[in-house]
Amino acid sequence: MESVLWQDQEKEILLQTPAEFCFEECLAFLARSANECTHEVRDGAVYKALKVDGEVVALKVDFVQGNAVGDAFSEPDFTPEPGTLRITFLTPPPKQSIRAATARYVRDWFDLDTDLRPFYEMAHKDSLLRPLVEAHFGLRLLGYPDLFEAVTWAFIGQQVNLAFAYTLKRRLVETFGEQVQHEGHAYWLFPTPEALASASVEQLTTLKLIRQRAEYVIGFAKLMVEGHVSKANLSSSDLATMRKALLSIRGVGPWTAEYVLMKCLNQRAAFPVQDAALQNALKQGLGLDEKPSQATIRERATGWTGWEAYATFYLWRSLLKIELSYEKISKIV
DNA sequence: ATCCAGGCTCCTG
DNA sequence: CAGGAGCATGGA
Repeated sequence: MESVLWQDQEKEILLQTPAEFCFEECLAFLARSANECTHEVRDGAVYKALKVDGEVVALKVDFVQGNAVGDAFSEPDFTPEPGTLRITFLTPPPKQSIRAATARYVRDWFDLDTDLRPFYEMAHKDSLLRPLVEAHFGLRLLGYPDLFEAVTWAFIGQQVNLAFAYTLKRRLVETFGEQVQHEGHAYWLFPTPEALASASVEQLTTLKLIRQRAEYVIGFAKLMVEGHVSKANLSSSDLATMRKALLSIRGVGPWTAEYVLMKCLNQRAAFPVQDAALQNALKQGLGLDEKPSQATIRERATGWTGWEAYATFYLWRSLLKIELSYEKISKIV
């Protein structure tokens, strides 16, 4: 039986969420940096501007308890605890194709299409992951559906602390991005490849990107503008193929490739074992004196097969000092 | 002040 | 092919 998974009402789009979904957990992750400039968490919602198929839209995304999708007079035909993610257009409602693309973006952003039950079953038997999935049940792998943003953000984050990376991103966005105004709030769009393809290395080093990484950003922007690289032609059924294609891009090494695979290309088996934060989370979680080697990490992760990206994401979450202000319902399959 | 941060390329031996 | 220098800034 086909259930109604989304509903388009011009100004609003309603997306059915799976049972393994907690909007507050997702919001807490999205609110992890006060210096974030490409979305804003406020009053129990997240606000964001984005460009889909060349059209700029500004959105509010919040959560509605219960099943708001489908015919109000019929019984909900799916999960025991249905919920609905509500997209509200702040800008004038765009045409249907843009609305559909927006819905697609939000589904990817919140990773609504992954069934987390196998992950939770696995994690529940793992001494390291169990407390994390219990504490953050319903947290989804928040991604960057836009390839240019995902790759550029990874470049910016290479070998600098996250706080500084956010500062660099803000400078880049405020220099090369577009801004949308709505009711006294300003929403920034991440720069397009076109905007950065024509930038100079000097413009970016002025923002304190080091020369080498400025070249990576501009080079990748040009690859996209010239049509040599796109999310579509990078996507393939084979993880190894995608990995190889990413690694052929200048500036993309093992860490960046895995990062983009997990945050943009929906690869649940991507595993950035080179990642300093993952290593620190494991050091802390396992009570080690030193950061574990990559070999040690892979050994510890043998049970995570197919879910390495989610395990990594929950381990990253364990490092964030974010408290949720509500009573959490922790329920594991 | 010192260490290190959600690394990568390029050059040695 | 493994190992290491260089990049270069800022948070803690």
